[in-house]
Amino acid sequence: MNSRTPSSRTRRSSRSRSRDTLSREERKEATRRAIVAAALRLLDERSFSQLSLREVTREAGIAPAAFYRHFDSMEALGLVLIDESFRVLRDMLRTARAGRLDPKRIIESSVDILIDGVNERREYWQFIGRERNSGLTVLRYAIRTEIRLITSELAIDLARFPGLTDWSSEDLNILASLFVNAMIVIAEAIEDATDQASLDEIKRVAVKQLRMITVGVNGWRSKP
Amino acid sequence: MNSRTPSSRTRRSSRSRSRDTLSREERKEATRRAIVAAALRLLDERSFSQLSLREVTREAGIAPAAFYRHFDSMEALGLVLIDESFRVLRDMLRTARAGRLDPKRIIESSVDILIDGVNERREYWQFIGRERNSGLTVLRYAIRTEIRLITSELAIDLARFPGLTDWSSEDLNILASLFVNAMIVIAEAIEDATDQASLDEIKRVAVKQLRMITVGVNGWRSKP
DNA sequence: TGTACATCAGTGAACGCGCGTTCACTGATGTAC
DNA sequence: TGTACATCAGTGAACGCGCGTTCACTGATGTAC
Repeated sequence: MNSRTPSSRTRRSSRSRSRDTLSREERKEATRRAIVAAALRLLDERSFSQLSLREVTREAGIAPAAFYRHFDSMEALGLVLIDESFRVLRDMLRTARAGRLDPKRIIESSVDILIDGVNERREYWQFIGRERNSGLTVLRYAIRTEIRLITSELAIDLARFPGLTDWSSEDLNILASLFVNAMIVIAEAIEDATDQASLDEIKRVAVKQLRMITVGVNGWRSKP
Repeated sequence: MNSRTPSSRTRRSSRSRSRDTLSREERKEATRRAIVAAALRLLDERSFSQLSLREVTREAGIAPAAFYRHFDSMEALGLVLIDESFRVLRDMLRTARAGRLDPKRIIESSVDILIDGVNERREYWQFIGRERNSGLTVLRYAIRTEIRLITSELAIDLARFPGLTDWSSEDLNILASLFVNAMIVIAEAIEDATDQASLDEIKRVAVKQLRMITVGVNGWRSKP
């Protein structure tokens, strides 16, 4: 398999392509992305189960039958959307962890990052929020699995926090899911927010709720 | 309007009805209830937007056209379902408040009541949980309004609790929504629970989470 | 009580529509020599 | 480089299906006298 080895022929053809055309493979990938993007655009106002294959192909600018060159079924497209959404979401969380936060303002900073992150990639959050409970069983389970994963990652992170080092792993998981649930609820609330004022209100409430939880945590004695 | 005044005629006819027939009005009401019950039955495995008018009438045992004698559209049926679901839910909460709980075991008791309540009327909780985020916009807003109502009722209740009497109403509302959110998450978790063991697990986690929150509340100083 | 008429919940056929899926096809891209 | 053939992403027509909605109807129930 030396298909990557450059030859005078492939080099020339790829040069001419870079001007006006793309390889067959590249065109296919572009269409695939167009389908995913079209679906995400339509999901702004509909839930996934309300989306028809024909609508998606219409929005993507291709014939209905072309869909099957890329996905076996709408369900398969849904799973790809979940995968992509959680990749974006995990990216956001990783960034949030990388930037070392001032421990004194850790809640404010976290809420800021969460709200900005949700705002920047609303489509993905909206999709996940909607499909988490309703719609197709397969999608629901895929989402819950991803959320469980994120929760246990957070639990591992929390274990290193001063004051939590002696907590049992079960208690850490319970605390983590308390935070993750709060995050989900906050993200859901942001969906409906149309102006800056309501966003600020959501932020204020979120900070207070998380503070109430953490104050509780300080008083909590975990029995390992 | 003395249609209720008994006459020898109506008395006789109603006596004969009680044996084998019902009045036209009673029959109509029975059909209406059959439609609502059929929808609720089908919603066990589908979300409302995946439900078709014809499916509902088929399940209810009537012709599709008969649906329109009772509801203008599926959306109207959806709103009736929300109304009924929240009536059931409010009943449950009222019962929970009426029985004075041992303050020492208030969280355990509340969680017990919640879990039993959700289990007894799974259909309603499932429906509300599914439609809360996805599906038809009209239903979503109706549900959020109801939840906001329940939250502020809880806030009023909380105001009377020792230790919370001097809290600002904003803080009480934030605390109330923390509890309501936890309730929703617990109810969602119960949906997936199939056996007693997983129910017990959910109960344990729920009790711990609510305890963490209340421990936090004890340390919280509300600034009015 | 008996009769004649009104009401109206439920019927069943019909409609046009958008759907998912299939299929043989086209024509541009890729490959072998 | 040029030619002959293979590949395959995308097409467009066709299909059968279940849908929501309409309509004139039926026949049991209700009402007036």
